[in-house]
Amino acid sequence: MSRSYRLLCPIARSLDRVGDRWTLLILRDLHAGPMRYGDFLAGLPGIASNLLATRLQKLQSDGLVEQDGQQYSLTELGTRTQRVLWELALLGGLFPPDDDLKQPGHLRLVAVTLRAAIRRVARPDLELTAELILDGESFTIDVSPERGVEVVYGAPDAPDVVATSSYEPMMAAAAGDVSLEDFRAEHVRLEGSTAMQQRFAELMGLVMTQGFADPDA
Amino acid sequence: MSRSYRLLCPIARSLDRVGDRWTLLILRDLHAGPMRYGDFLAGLPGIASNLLATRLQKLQSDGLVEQDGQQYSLTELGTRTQRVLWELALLGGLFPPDDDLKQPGHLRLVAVTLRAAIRRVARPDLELTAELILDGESFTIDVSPERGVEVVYGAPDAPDVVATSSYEPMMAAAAGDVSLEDFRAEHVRLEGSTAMQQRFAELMGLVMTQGFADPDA
DNA sequence: CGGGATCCGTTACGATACTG
DNA sequence: CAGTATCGTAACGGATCCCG
Repeated sequence: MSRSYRLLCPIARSLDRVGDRWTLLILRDLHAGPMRYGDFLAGLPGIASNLLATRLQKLQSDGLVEQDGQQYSLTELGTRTQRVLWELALLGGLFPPDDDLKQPGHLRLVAVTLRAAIRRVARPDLELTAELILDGESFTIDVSPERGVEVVYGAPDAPDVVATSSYEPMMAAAAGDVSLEDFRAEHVRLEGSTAMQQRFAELMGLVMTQGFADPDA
Repeated sequence: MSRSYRLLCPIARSLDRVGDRWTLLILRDLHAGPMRYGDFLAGLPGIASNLLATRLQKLQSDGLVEQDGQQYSLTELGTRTQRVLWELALLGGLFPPDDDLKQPGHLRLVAVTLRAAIRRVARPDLELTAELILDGESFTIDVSPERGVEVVYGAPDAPDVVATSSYEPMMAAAAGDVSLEDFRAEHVRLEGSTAMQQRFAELMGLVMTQGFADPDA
């Protein structure tokens, strides 16, 4: 496996670790939290079981991924792939989506990005549990003075607010291509008490205008 | 060619365009300026001629590359791959180089990065023509009030200064892992008049401390 | 049942020879 | 020098099977 380029070039060195087919998508999923073997198979439509095993092994031997029982997770080195994935995501937004898609879309990386962005802009006394549904996929946004900011893939038990939106318009708004007002009016639906809706809208307004340009914490 | 992932995920959409083997290295080379077919063959050791033709065709049909006679160059969309390549380069610096390399290394992307960095930090009245030799490969750094800042792959005719160094230590110094003094003392050799050496050292000092973190102009 | 390994048909890659 | 054609080899994709 893995035909190495064997070049000194640092880009080629990266590609020797993460350039194989499926590898970057495996890392994408791991950025949203630990995964099990079956989670990958379910989330990566079309990957062959033997390939997944091979990729996970190579990622481990390259020091990007570690295994604890049935849980696969990123090593510290593995988390350093985040910026590459982020830039790939921004680039991908420039291309039209395919005609017949296999899946409605897997946006797990959004969790990581959002977490970092919210940590940067959230007031320290903010308290809020929201469900964000992007293109049909739920994320939990949990902010409190005690627990800090957490964003994970999956729906919360009792959200104060439920926000339904879509990835592409959201990115367009974050990039400034669409005004925040237009985005909210046309691509966001909010449910919950007025106070909580306002709290959430204020937080996300900060995220969209200030915090969304850079994936780092 | 090109097994598409067919996922809505923007990362997968990127990989459908640039994820094939060799494609990102082809783009890397194009970021340093137009290339001809033979240039690619010479600069990408191991690529098969038919693969190169296939890749260039797909890059054109995806709107990333355009062809004018025998010259291949990036489209405006193609230039947007720069940040991905930059992050891959930073990531690649974290991995140890391979034992038996095919090539001393192709650092053409450095030209683009350096050009952007120097444009940001150079005083408007600076005038200087330098040859920078990194790991055996020459770059021309040309700065003047009339012509602006240009950095291209290849040696200049009559450099005021010749600087010899190496990519890895340079990146380490730019990242702050090594002090600028240590870097200069151990990994840089300068040739030229004292005044020009000083002018060059001052410019690169600014680049290393201020300008090297971000590839954008 | 979930985590993998094995098998095999198909596709892409790599090397080289070939044509304008 | 730019690009095409051919062909052996390696990787991928799908399914099945094994093992705890």
